[in-house]
Parts: sequence; C-alpha cells; structure tokens
Amino acid sequence: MDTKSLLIDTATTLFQQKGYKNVGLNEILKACNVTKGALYHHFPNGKEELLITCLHGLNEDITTDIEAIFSRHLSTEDAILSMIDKLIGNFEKNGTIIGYTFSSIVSEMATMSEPVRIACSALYENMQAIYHEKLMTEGYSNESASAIAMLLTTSIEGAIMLCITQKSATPLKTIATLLPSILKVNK
Amino acid sequence: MDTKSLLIDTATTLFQQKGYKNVGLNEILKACNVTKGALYHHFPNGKEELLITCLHGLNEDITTDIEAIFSRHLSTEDAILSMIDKLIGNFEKNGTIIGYTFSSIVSEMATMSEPVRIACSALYENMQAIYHEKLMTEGYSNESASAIAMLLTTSIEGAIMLCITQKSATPLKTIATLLPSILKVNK
DNA sequence: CCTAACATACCAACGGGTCTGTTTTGTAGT
DNA sequence: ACTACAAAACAGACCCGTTGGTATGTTAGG
Repeated sequence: MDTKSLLIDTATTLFQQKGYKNVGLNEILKACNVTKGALYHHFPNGKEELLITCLHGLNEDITTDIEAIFSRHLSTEDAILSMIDKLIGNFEKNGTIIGYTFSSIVSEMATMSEPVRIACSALYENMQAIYHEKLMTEGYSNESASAIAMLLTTSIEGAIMLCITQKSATPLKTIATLLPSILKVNK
Repeated sequence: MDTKSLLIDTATTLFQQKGYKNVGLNEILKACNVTKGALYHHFPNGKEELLITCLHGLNEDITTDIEAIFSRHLSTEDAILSMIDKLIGNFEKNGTIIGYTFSSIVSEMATMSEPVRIACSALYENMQAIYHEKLMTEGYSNESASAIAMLLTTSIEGAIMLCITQKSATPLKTIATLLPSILKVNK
C-alpha cells in the first residue's frame, strides 16, 4: 500500500479507538513506520487535515457498507436488525466499535473545529438518507420516513455510546428488540 | 463560594463544553482566578481527580433534576416530553447542551480511563432506573420497562449528539414525536 | 536533471505536575 | 484577651516531557 493510504488507515483506526486529542502524531507515525516528513508531504496542513481525510474515507466506507446491507434485505426491519447484529459482533470481537461510528471524534471535536463538525455531520445525513429511501419504498409517508430514520440513527448511535461506556453489548441488543415495533406502528 | 466548589463548577462547565483534553489546567485556573497551588491542594491527583469529582457532582445534579421532572408528571410520556422540551430550550438558548449529558467525556475518556468510565456509566444507570421505576408504576412488565428505559436513554443521548453535530434542535424534536408511540405499543 | 517523495534534526509552545514559600485560620494555653 | 503554634489554604516559580509543526537535507523516479 502506498504511504498516504497507509497513513490514513492507521490514523483512522487510532482516531476511532482513542479519539483525536488522545492520539499524537508520533504515535501514528510509529504505528505505521512513516516519518514526519512523509506525513507533512501528503498532508501539508497537518493533523487536522489528516483527520478530515480519515473522516471522508470512513464516511464512504460506512455508507457503502450500510447500502450493501440494505440492498441485501427486503425490509428496513431486516436490514436494521442485520446491521445491529454486525455491530454487536464487531463489539464482542474487538471490545470496541470501529467502522460504524466516530462518536468520540464528533463529541470531542464538533464544538472545536467547524470543518470536522461538517465532516461528521455528513455521515449522519448519509445514514439517514439510506434509511429514508428504504422506508419510502416500503410505503411510509415522507414525514414518517424522516422521523423514523432519525430515531434509528439516534438510538443506534446512543446505544453504541452506552455499549462502550458499560462495556457490554446489551444496549444494542435491547434496542434491537424494540425498533421493529416502531416501524410497524408508524407505517 | 469556597475555592474547591468554584473549581468544580468552572471545570464542570468547561469539560462539558469542550471535552477533557481540550481543556487545559491553566484555562480552568484562569477562568476562576485560582492558582495551581490551590488546585493541587484540593485535588492532589490532579486533573483526572478533578474530572471525576465533576462527574460525580454532575451525576447528582442531573439525577435530582430528572427525578423532579418525573415527580411532577403523572405519566412517563409526559415526563419524557417535558424533559426533552427542557433539553431543547437549553440547546436553543446556549447553542450547546450542558447539564444533561457528558457525552463528550464519555466517548473521549471511556476507553482511556477506567475510573472515568465507571463514573460515566453511573449516570446512565441512574437515568434508566428513574425511567424504569416510573414505567413499573404505570403497569409495564419488568422486561418491557427495562427495554423501554434503555431505548429512551439511547435515543435521547444519540439525539443530543446529533443536535450538537448538526447545530440544530431538530433531532430532539423529531424523536419526541415518535417516543410516545413506543410507550403505547409496548405496554 | 528536476520534481515528488521522503528522512531527520530541530523548535517553540504548552501540557500536567512539583516545589518551596507565604498567608490565613483554627485552637490551646496562660 | 493575648500569644504561640501548627496545620490548612493558598501563591507562583519552576520542571520536563510531549505536542504539532518546520527547515533542511537526501533519495528515487520519470
């Protein structure tokens, strides 16, 4: 892999695991055996530019992945449950959730850096758009689909936070049992 | 106010606004005109001890506040909606949400410091306990009450994160329209 | 041979934390 | 009521590792 991609991959993982401020440039560099010169060659604006690049990549990956799941399942319910299953598997395997959220970065940086906030915001919008579209094909009204898409996003994101905080997959498992009923009622 | 309380109050606000790593000791000290000597007199273990003290205080305040709201309303639905209203007001007034969440600290520190993670976890448990108790008095089954309490916690916490990220109160407003239906269906 | 892609030494600023010294306060004895 | 004194409550200089960032030098590819 080329140096730039290697840098992005390594930084993405570290940022997701530990947040932004908790990861130093030297740590990233050491983790992938790249020197500072190479980093500043590819990212002249330094750490924040690297972060934003990571967020964009992550955004694409997550969006693609969710889209794939949603195309594999007929109903929103099946797709969401499958997605949550994957999150749970991810969590139980790694002890943390990487690849589906950057909540740590959101809450750490949203108020500190406008470019970062915008990059984070984009992910949530993408996710909601996918949910929304699927719901529309199932016959939900536009408003209903919007509201449900929002609730799905917030409850999953919140559940991820609780899982991390409580070191348990229970929050995700629990909301998975309730979300179907919301879908049914508001159709 | 005595120096220690002043320190805790100032630090609590700053930590909630900007997270943990984004706030330096000097910033806290300057904000309340206290010197480093005084800080390390009251908190010999430094910044992290100060943070944990802040979290404990915040935990009590939030719990007390939510309990008050829940005792003022007959149904869980009314109480939750009132609570969300307060959050929205809080957000629209200050542009951020302080006093009801420390999501920034959770996601930033939960994986870095076990004592901090435990302190954060306690808040979520308290909130869920309040919801759970109220639901039980309304006649929900124990399992149902637990699940709903969890969903309320996750969706509200997630909505707060989305509000901050999108700089808009819409997420909270939207979930407020859907949560009542969950309460009704799962009774 | 020129430019992109590095490597490495270096830097100033800032971080949390410690040290030593001073003031204030509470208290016991006479 | 006054003194003595110890302990708590501060004040502020200082320390040193780390931080992100830069400057200059070297290598490799077209």
